[in-house]
Amino acid sequence: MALKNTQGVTINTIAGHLGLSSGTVSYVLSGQAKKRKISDATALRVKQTADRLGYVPNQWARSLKNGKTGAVSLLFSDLMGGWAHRITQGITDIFQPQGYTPIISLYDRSEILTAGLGGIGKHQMDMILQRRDEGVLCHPTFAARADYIRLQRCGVPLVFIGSVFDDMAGLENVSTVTWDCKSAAETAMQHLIDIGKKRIAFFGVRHDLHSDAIRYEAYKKILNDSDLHLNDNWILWGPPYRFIKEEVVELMRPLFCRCAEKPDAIFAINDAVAIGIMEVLNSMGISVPDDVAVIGMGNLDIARHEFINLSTVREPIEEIGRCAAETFFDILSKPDQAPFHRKICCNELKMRKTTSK
Amino acid sequence: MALKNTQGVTINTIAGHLGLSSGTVSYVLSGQAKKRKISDATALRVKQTADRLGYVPNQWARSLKNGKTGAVSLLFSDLMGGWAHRITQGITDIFQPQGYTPIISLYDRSEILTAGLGGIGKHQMDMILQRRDEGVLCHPTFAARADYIRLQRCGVPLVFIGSVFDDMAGLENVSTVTWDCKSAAETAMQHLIDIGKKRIAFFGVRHDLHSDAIRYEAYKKILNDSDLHLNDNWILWGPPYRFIKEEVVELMRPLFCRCAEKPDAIFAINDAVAIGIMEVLNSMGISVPDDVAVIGMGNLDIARHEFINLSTVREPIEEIGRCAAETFFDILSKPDQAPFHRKICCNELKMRKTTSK
DNA sequence: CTGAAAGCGCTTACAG
DNA sequence: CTGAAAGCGCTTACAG
Repeated sequence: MALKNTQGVTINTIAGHLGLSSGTVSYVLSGQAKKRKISDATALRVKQTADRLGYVPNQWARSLKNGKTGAVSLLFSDLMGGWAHRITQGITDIFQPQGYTPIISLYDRSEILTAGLGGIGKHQMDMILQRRDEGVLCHPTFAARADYIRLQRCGVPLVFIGSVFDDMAGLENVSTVTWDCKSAAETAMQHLIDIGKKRIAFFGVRHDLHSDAIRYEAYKKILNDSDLHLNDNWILWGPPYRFIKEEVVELMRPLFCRCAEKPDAIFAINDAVAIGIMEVLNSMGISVPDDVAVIGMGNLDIARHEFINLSTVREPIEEIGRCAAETFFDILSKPDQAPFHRKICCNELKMRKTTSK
Repeated sequence: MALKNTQGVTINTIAGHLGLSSGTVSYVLSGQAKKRKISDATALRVKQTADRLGYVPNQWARSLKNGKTGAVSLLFSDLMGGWAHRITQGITDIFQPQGYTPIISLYDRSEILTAGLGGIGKHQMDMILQRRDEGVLCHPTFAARADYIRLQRCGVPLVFIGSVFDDMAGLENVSTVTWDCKSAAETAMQHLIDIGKKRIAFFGVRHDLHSDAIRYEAYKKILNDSDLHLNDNWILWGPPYRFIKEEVVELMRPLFCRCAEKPDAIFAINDAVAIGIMEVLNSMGISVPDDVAVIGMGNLDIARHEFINLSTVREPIEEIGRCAAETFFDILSKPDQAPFHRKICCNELKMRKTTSK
């Protein structure tokens, strides 16, 4: 039974109408008429009939012969905050002219927090394999580690976008495209110093991603370069993947208690954390930027919002998306040179209200 | 050439290994062993070999025979604000157990604002038809009108999610799942009245969507029911699909000029508009809620944010997503009863700071 | 209990 | 210039 959405018009329908063989029709419709020396008259008749009957090629029948589907999976944990959107735009810029289609999916929701070392993407991975997607571009999540390993073992080109695990054991063939955030983190820190801050706290969250460590190192380096004291009490690591206000209040309270030497600035590991912190500070009656300055990293859409107005450094999200797409094509065309590891530098400081005087 | 990601293992590979016919293997692997009275021993051998060789069925080869792909397109204008995310979650809840896969895509970016009556989805529509997606669930955008008509003409089941056009001419077969926002809008308005507001302004944006009119009617109705004066100067319609602050400042200025009778509350057509207005008010030095209360509609993720704290009514997004998925299945199973028009009621008021005393 | 065969819609060497 | 045919990986009546 033909699929309804083309009213059952196939290459054979057209051939039948015109008394031609299906091969001829196929050549014309796939733009090989010239190459095959098919007469212009025939080619024209084929095209007109195809148009008139509303013929649409069946991509899957095509891919069955070709051995390529033109589909590439994008896997995200969530679509919020604009990150996925902008990555997708970057990827689409590169994919569309090449005839490739990104297929966006989400990790299985229920298991995101509970799954231990593996399997939150089990269902998605099955679909990816069954669909014969030609590759997977994703923001890595530790809970899906086992799934990435499985994909890699199946020979599916894999590109990690935006970050990489601290521990990439078993994932040696994965290509990566990341924000070179070392100098960005240093820029953010330096900005705090430049505006005269001397007691800078660090607030991080451990995602088991390499960027956690890089940003923390940048924090220490700039303090050191500026001959500032590294106060262990000012280094806080909050719970990953969820920001429970009460917990964070407990973490922060000692920093701002009457007796303590209070920080005059906080360097947050990313914008989401920075904004969470600002909420907590607000509820503690501590004023930003008067009592304490706050800077984040990423320049999420929400950071620029007038009621947030968070100083930050820009993550080059579209550029990362574009580079990830190009990297995917490089894996296809130069498999012997894979994996590729690309870093995109950007330390564009966005000075906003949370670090103004 | 077999696709790399299954190392070329097909049903024939397995059959060859075991000296069976491919038919037998197919029956076992598609769970029809019992039905076909295939011996348990054979079935077991087939399954074990399939496992050992890492066999993964090729969905497209399957769908070529079946005439169904199990793929359904979700089309969004953007992935921001959490709306697409939550709709997708609702849809996935229903699709996953049925073996259906949502394929998320975005309308072509560049043309969103420029395209007139048609075609911003041209490329996506081509892909949808070529992929033989079994249906399309989308938030309607006026600029893609011509594309919807084309899909409908091709017989692709179409479900509009969240809203419908004022003018559905040519789209009579499209099913719709919307928020029954009439009583929600009335609830929002009534809340303003209940907290003692008497001079309520309306701020809308025309998307050519039916919900624009419904909310405006609710505004007028509640004013009328409360014997409040309808002041034409207090009814503002901003530019659609972009919120240019300077333009909105110009629109709002007369409302709050020295001489005018100033409104004491603003009913905004949705949360995004409400937040835009709050920014403008802020830059005009007008305080919310002290000078003027503001209420929105939708309960976007950002509305609940401590620094926004926008009063609003909740749009039942997940429920709408689930219902849209169910509606799609209803179209498949009861085509004679289509189109379906379903409304989901929710007037859960979220009282927050922008309407507090 | 299992096999041989046709066919889904397309592509592409191979003939003529 | 065009046709006949094999084959991509799978499913499923039809035989036996």
